[in-house]
Amino acid sequence: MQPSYHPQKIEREAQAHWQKTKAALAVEDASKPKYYCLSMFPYPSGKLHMGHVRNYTIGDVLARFHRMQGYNVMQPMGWDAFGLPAENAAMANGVPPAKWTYDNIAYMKKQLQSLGFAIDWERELATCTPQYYKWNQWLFLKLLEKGIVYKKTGTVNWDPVDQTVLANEQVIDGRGWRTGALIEKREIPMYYMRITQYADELLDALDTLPGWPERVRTMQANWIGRSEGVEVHFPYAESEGVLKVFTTRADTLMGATYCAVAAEHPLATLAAKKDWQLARFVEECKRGSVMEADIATQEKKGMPTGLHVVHPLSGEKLPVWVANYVLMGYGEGAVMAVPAHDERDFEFATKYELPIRQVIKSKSGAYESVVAPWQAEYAEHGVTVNSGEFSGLEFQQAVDAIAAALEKKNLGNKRVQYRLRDWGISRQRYWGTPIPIIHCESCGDVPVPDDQLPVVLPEDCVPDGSGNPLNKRADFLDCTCPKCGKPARRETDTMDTFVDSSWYYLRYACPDNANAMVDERAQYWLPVDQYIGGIEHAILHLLYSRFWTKAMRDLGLIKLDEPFAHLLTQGMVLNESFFRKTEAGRIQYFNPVDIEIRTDDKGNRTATLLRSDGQPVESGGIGTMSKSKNNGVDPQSLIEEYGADTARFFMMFTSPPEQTLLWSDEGVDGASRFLKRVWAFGHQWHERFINVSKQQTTTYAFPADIAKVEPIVGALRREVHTVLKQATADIERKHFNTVASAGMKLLNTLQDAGNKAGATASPHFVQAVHEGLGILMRVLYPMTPHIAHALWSGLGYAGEIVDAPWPKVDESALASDEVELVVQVNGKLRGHILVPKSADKAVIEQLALANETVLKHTNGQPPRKIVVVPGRLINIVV
RNA sequence: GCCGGGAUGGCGGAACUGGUAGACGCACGGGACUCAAAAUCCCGCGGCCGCAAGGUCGUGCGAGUUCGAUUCUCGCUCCCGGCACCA
Repeated sequence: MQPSYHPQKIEREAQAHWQKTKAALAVEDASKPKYYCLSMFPYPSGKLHMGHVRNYTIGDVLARFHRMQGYNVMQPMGWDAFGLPAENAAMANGVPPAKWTYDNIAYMKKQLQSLGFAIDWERELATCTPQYYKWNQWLFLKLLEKGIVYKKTGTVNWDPVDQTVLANEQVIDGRGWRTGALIEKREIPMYYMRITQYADELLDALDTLPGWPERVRTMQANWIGRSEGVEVHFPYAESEGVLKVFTTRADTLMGATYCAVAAEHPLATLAAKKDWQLARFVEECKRGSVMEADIATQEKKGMPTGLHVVHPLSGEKLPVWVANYVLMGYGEGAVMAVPAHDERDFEFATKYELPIRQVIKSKSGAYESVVAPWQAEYAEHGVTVNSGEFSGLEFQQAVDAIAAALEKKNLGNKRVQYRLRDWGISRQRYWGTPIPIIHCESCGDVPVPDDQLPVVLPEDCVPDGSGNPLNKRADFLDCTCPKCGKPARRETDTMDTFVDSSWYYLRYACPDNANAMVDERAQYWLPVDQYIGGIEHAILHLLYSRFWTKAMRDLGLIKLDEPFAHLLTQGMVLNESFFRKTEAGRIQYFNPVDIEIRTDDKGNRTATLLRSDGQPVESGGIGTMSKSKNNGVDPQSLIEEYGADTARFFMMFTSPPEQTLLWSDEGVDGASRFLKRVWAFGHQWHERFINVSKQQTTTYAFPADIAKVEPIVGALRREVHTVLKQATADIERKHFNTVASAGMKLLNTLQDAGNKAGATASPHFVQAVHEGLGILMRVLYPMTPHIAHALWSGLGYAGEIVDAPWPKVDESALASDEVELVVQVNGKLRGHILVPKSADKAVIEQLALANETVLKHTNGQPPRKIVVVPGRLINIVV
């Protein structure tokens, strides 16, 4: 054993050893419980960032820990390799997205390997390979046959200068990011997945996922947004037909004073034909953003259409307005407006001087009549008033009565509405899975036959920002119609990359199967037992994956209702940013590695200076690591300087996995210092362990009365096993930061005991240290596998640490016949008393009341009440 | 705007089911070693009052429930994630 810690050397050796012994290879084995541990696969953006390091370290800790517990573990890795950044890089550098992507994958794979993750690389996949996306295409066609995939028009951002569709991300303040041109909305035909058909199951099955965080389940439930209400039909006053609206507040129907439709609603289009001012307004509405956040925060604007509808129950004529706050994508694209009991309607009615009619009386007496300004109580359920025959009813009674009346007149009915919309998967972009459709002049849209799959994406295109380069590729476009054999043209739209990530976890079970999307091995490995990824995926990716699983199940491909049994959503990695304002008024950011922070003698910050010129910089606060703020820390330099174990240990120690993690150079130093101490301690005891048998790695024989005969041994073992007990509970509930501190406590304990025992250490004491160090190494192993591996074999413990079981707590080492109780007077801590473990309540009370400080604080008053919490505290109330 | 989450010393965080607030680490201060520095080791370290013993305040803000609240309830403030074409 080397006397000092050389992480680069021991990590290289450990990794080479594990590669040679195929330590991470996962093989189906029915004799053991399986554990499928999956981290969200990375987008190959160029190099790893700290978020990746954190994500995959969490996954690796769980994978290694479960192996220690006897599970047959599979931890795979792959690449979410299609997507927009590759096209952006192509535009910037002229490199084809394929080459850029494959180069990035090669580099990032090396980085992942240098971190020592126990990944079964034989299962590696990349979504941009024809072997993978063939099955996107195949399933797309199966779902098209079943009617789950269908075609309709959808709205996209159109850049009129580049003549191209832009992603939301590429629209900045309503303008194209490259051209600066005002963006228009455009309606184009697209393929959709009928996820709404599964809305009820996706919602109900959330209850079958106790392993998911409550907040994610709540977010998904709200996203699906099932609401029960009434569809109301308002007949057109000036023509045939009805305006359909959906409402959850049918009890307020008699208070409706106008209706409002979205700018895209047919009624708006119709009215705009006769009114140029309205036409201009409708155009203006269509110009705005397609993003919900923008629509919800923009100023509410509207214009009357001049058209009217008839109130289905009162027969009153109500005006129809076009309003920019009505969404075409939700419900019917039209709403009935009840200004007295809906905040948005109230605001709108006040602005445009539309009538406000109160039809609900406050039940709590919070208000008498609805008057400006708006009060939250106006929207609460209450008793109906001013509603003719429907007056005097409670909420549910009113809804029932009004729904029945509407149904009788054939002008409405109760129904369920979802907020969830169908999933549009067409993208007018190059670097994605080609949609396997052929357009034929005589046969229309023809699916590509199975035996012609995959439709291969040419890999040498270089997008230039003006439309999809596939449209310029005759060798891709030109084909023959599979039905009639005449010349035809291929579809050039590609699929949303969420399609790729909706089923990759199934493919890891059988990545080598060229003849089927999934096979029986998926049945063995699935569901994923533990899924780990960013909270930012709480809705879209996870919901699409759940939907996809159910769709595949219904095609008979798998027997699986839910893909992910347990979910851990890890927090983001943050860092402080530093900047200066240049003379031109621009903000220039400096990387934190180039900043010197000065502090006073209390540790408070006094100055932040740029090292190169010694001049001050300002703090831009704490935020996610990003290119724009230049506050990223490169994992590569960290690994090279400190080693993988330090990087991993720092990540686990600094924050609990679900919380944000604040980067700290000093924290990294601390982690490194700890590992050096671990190594030094191992080396220090190396010689003395020679006489301890290898058999004793897991079973140690101590005399039953060791604590009495050798108190120092008893005390050491009590400490070690107390910490182990805590560490075991913590790793099980995934509190890795306290598992890391348990490791530190173990080392402190062993070191203190060693210092006390000195050179006179007895054989039992050496054995207790041997036991404690073996426990320490196994507690650390999931987090810092390399140093644990090297010490384990270096110190002569039996076998390899990859095969070692998680240590067991020796309850007999914890035994003690006295407990310390906290004594409180009136809830305030006043002292501690030592009582025999067997002491009953009366004895404890007596001991406490006789306590000197208690007497002082009770001032001789008799206790009014005494609360005793066994094993914890006693509270005397006077 | 809507949905979800968070806030504890100078800093990251700990406190399992309402029971000793601040484990563990970082930073900082003092000391040892050294010609010196680094590294390492030892001690201290929430605020205020006090030589000390001890007292007192203290978990974003304001209320409430309780013998007892970081933990439960209600009302706020600020920060973060998502909002359907970033992944």
